Amino acid sequence: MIQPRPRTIPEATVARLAVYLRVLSTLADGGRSTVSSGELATAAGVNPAGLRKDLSHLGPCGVRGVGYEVDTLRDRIGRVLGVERSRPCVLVGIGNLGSALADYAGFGSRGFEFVGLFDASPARIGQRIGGQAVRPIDELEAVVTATQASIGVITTPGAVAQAVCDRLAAAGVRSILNFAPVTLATPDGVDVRKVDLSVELQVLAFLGQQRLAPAIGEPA
Amino acid sequence: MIQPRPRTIPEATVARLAVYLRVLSTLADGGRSTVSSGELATAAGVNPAGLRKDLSHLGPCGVRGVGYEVDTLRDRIGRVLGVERSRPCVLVGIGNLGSALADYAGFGSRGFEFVGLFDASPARIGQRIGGQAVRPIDELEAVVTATQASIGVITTPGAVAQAVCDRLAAAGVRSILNFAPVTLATPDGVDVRKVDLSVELQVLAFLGQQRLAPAIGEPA
DNA sequence: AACCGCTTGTGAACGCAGGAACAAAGTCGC
DNA sequence: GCGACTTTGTTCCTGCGTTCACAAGCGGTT
Repeated sequence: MIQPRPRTIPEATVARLAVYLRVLSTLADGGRSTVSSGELATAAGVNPAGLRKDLSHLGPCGVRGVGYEVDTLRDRIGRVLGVERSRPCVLVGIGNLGSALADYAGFGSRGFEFVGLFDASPARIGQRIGGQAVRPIDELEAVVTATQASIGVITTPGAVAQAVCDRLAAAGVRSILNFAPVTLATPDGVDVRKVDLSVELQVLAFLGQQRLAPAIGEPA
Repeated sequence: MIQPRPRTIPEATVARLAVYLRVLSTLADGGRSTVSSGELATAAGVNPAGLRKDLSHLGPCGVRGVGYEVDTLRDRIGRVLGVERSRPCVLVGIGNLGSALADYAGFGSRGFEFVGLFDASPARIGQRIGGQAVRPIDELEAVVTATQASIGVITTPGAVAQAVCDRLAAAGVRSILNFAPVTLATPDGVDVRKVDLSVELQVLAFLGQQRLAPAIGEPA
């Protein structure tokens, strides 16, 4: 009757839950039945206290003095993240990166299924990738409607990414993963996550050069 | 004489500076000479005040009442991020994703150059990608030493990622970009950034399902 | 030359995530 | 059956990042 579990789980926690889920799967494959928060935290690269706090969002799911049951915890996290049901995704832009993603087996095992691969180039249409044929971009709306795809992945050149994004949003896609090097504008109710590989490299480069700087800048 | 500029720029700010840099390049190509913080912020998808605070880490570089000079600001950010000098990178794991990255032209224009592509599979060795031949993994240490590569990119299967990471760190690589779905352990002084595509999708999926939940969970 | 509008740069408050410390609770040994 | 140990779940606190709001400064105009 009571609803003590707040509906809102911080986004940072959700991201870590996905990591825990993967570690737990590895442990389960290894035959482990229980884990302590300390061990899980080490494997996931986080602080033990933070891990327990993350897990507390799911309600009590450990045994004091023992730890967490691997199978139970894995199922619980999986249920919260919604891994049990397969989610249809569409992928637009079948270049090198798009092909790699379409062919990546890791998505299927985590509940994501590509139900449509689209490209504008006639040269790529009909090509088979990951057991699926590339379709012309014109069929995008029809496929989204027919499959009720809720997630769209954009791996097009930056110049057309916004146009693709607009079409996806208009067709009913509400979550977009953007690999194109542009910032997308979307209507309310549509989530965008951006993966920018150049930015990642530049941050790394800056941190690397900054690591040497203090020795020079601080003569005292 | 004074050193009012603190050497430490927040990591979140560095990531946004890279985004601003790209927007500024686009504006410069379009012939624009000045921009206001509001316009830049809109294009970058951030808050105008936050953008100004980010830029304040570089010292005063705008003109009140007018805005920022596009070329000047672009050069300034580029200098802080260290874009002017090319940075040698090595890439380990030439599968679909690795091939896509090796072939991506966007890196070269931003100061990153792959000086070595490595794989363990004999079938891939010698294959030419992006004008470069794939080398056997045994040559990793020699190439890192010879080229002074400071950045390593890991696109191997998860099972061997830690071993590759150890070898990179031992060879002197101090910045690692990890695409493998595992959490890497590294010695102090080595930075790791992780890009986990499955986690991104799972966060999107969770946000999407959470968007519908409140309407059900709150009957009042 | 003085005024006015516009934009930057900065100071302060708010909210959130992360980390450390502590109490509750369950198990193992005697 | 009882005590001590281990580990969870929670609470407090500190620090960072973000946002709002205002004063300072520059250009254009009269």
